[in-house]
Parts: sequence; C-alpha cells; structure tokens
Amino acid sequence: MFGKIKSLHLDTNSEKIEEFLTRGVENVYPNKDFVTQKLKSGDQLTFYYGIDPTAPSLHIGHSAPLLKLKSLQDLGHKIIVLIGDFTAMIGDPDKVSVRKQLTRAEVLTNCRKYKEQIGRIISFSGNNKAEFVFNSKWLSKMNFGDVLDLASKMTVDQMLKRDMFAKRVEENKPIYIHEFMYPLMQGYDSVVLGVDGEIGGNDQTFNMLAGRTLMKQFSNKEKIVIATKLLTDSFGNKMGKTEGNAVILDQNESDMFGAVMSWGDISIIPAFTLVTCVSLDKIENIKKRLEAGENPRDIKIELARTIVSIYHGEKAGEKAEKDFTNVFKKGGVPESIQEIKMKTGGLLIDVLLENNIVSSKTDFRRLVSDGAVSIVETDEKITTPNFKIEKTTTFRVGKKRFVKLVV
RNA sequence: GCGUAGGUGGCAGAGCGGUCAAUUGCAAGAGACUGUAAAUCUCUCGACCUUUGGUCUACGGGGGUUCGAAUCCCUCCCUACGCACCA
Repeated sequence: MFGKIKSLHLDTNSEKIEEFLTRGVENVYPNKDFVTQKLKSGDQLTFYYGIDPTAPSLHIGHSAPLLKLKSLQDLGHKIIVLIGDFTAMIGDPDKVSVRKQLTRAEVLTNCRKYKEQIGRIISFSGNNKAEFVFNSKWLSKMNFGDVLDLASKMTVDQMLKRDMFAKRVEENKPIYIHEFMYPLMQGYDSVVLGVDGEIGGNDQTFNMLAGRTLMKQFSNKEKIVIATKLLTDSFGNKMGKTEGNAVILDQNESDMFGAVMSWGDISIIPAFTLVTCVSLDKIENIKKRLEAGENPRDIKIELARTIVSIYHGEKAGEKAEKDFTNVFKKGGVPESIQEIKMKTGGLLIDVLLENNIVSSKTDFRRLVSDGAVSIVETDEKITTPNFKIEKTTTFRVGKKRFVKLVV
C-alpha cells in the first residue's frame, strides 16, 4: 500500500540510536556495536515485545519495554506486540503454586484492554503501525513431534542456568517439566516471527536468549536482544504487581498518582529515565535539583503528574495532583468521590461491606474502634458500628477511602 | 517401587494432646507524627453476633482414638531428597 514506501524512511540519527541503546537499558545482545551498526544500516528492522495476558491490566513495569518499542517505531522500524495467549492459558512457571488457567474468553478480554493501554504509548494506526499478534496462532498447531524437535535444541543444564530454576533446585522446590517448555515456547516465537530483535524486561533475559539460541539453530540468524532495566523500589525489589506499590496502567488517575508518590525517593531518577519520555537533559537537571536539596516530595509530584499524563492526559495529571495535595498535604477531600445510592435508615456497615469498601463486618468494627471512620461534613468520628444513614453523607474510612452515600 | 523428611493463616515459618484463632518475620489496615500514601513509633490483622463476653469455621483430604487433636493412630493425595528402575 502507499504507506509502505514512507515507512522505509528510516531515521539513522546517531544520537537517537545511542539514547535508544543506553537509556534504561541493562544489556544488549550480542553487543552494542553490532546493534548500532544494524540500526544505522538503513534497513527496516523488526522488533517485538512479548506479554503474557495473565492479568487484566498492564503495570508500569511493562511501560519500559513499550517506550523502547515506541522509540523504534519513531525511528521507522517495524514493531510487533506479541501476546502470549497460548502460554497464558497453560499457566506460568514463575510461581510455585499452580496459577489459575485462563479461559480463552478471559484472555481475549484481557487483550482488548491491553491493546487500549498499549495504544497510549505506541501507535496502532498510521503509516508504520504496530502489529498485534497472538502466539497461539502457531503454538497451538504444534504436534508432539514438533515439540520434541524444539526440545532437542536445548539441554537441561542450559535450563538450570536460569536463576529461578537454580534457586528452586537449591530450595528443594519442585520444577515441573512443562516449566522447561516456557523458554522454548517463547524462544520459538522469535523463530516464527522471523524478527531481527526482541525487547523485554531484564527478568525476561533468559527467555529472550533462548530465542537467540533457537533462531541461530533454526534460521541461522543473529537475534538482537535488548533487556531493559527494572524499576526497583527503595529496597531494590522489583516493582511488580505482587509488591503492592505497582502502578497499574488502567487504574484511575488518583490511585496512579498516589502509587507513584509511595515510591521511595531513590526511585525518582530511575523512574524518570525508564518510564517517562522526559529528555535526558531535563533528567540531568532534576538530578541537580535533588542534589541541591530540593524537597524530593515536590519532584516526585512532578514525576507522578508526568506518568499520569501519559495514560490519562495532561488535564487528568493536573487534577490528580490537585486531589493529592488536597487530601494528603492538607488533609482535605478529593474532588470526585464514589457515590452510592441507598435507602434511608440503612446501616453504614452493610453498605460499606456490599461495596467492598471494607472486607468484613469485623473489619468495619475494627476500623470504628480505631477511630478511622468519620463524617466528612462535620468531621465527627463514627463511634458505633450500627450507624444508620438518615441523610446524604460523605464518609472517610482511613486515609484514602472516601464514599458519598446518597439517600 | 522402597526409604527418609515434609504439607500450618496472603507469603515465609514456629507449635507437636488441653492455656491455639495458633509465637515470630514480611505483606496489609488503622492511629500518631511528618516532607508524601516515604521514614519512624503505637495498635490491629479468620468470620459472625445481643462484644470486658459468646458462637462458628480453620493447621493437605477422609476416617479414628480421647472428656479434649494443628498436635496421637489409620488411610488417601501431594512435594522434596536418597536408593532402585531406566528404552
């Protein structure tokens, strides 16, 4: 089509390529020079990023590789987002407990949401639009012979080099055979897609390198692997959804803002580098401001606003900032509060439980005895667990839960 | 298949006949304080109720012994390790 010619207009600007290969990057395989040369050759390359659609939402950790893809897209290269729907339906080996297997329908629902969330970063339209593919397309068609052929390309020893497996061996934890298949399956994706390279979080390095091994064997091709740094919290832990301080890409602006604010000060610079598009010059400037003793909280507010703006737009970013300042710096109330309609004379405890604002009646009673439940309008604390709702009232539960009960 | 060690709350991990709804750490929630939902300190953390108390459900599943079991016995399931087997 007519867009094709234009898409071949590749940007080979050295500075851009240099930033692409260093900013937020942990490792480049086979090596940086090789990749630089490739990117400067003027040939359109194809890169992909694989995601397991196991959760309904992506989190901020996914955004680092996605931003890398975006850079490539901007340079004129072809990019693919691969959804590991096949792998997701079988389960993932990163947990000892067997993960719930997802149905086809759940996976598809998740994927729709993913595409929307990813669309905030990379473009699925225009001349050089990103492609969205599912690995079930080829993996589900393989028979046992194909699988054995694939399995014969790697050794158990190679598998055991993977940290997670080595750790499990050491801790006498089980490793199931099918778990060995994951790196193979993911690696095989590269072979089928025939890509030039893959981008992923550093935690995926092993699987991405499995793809390198396989591509060499199947298609005699030198696959490029770019592993991005992982965003870590103040203790150096990976900020995943399991750690609790994660930013979910489709969460509302206030929660997203708050989640960023709860990050340790140490994460400010890495976060700017890794999950925003703020220029390196500006980041350098921010670093200086921090060193000069500027309150990190205020800089973190800038960070939070920047991140929220990526996913919700600039206006939402400003609003979230305002709410945050109101609620937490000044002890006030956010602009918009969840409203629940109910009948006069209903019990507060029942409404809160039904709407999952408290987890049980016992939980509510505990909160009341801790003095955590109060009426916003009068600033009175609720002292009885059997509080009846007589008129429209706004309640505050703890620090961050607000509810307006409309009679 | 044989042997050994295990299976406890969101996770890790104590307890090994009554005082166990279960020590402790992490995670979580709340209060105080503050530079933020950071840090720190204090409290809470199975559920339900007519709440200085009571009831119910829980220590892999099922059954049993006992006035009484997470704790003892039987059985089944699951895991690790060792041995055996290994085209």
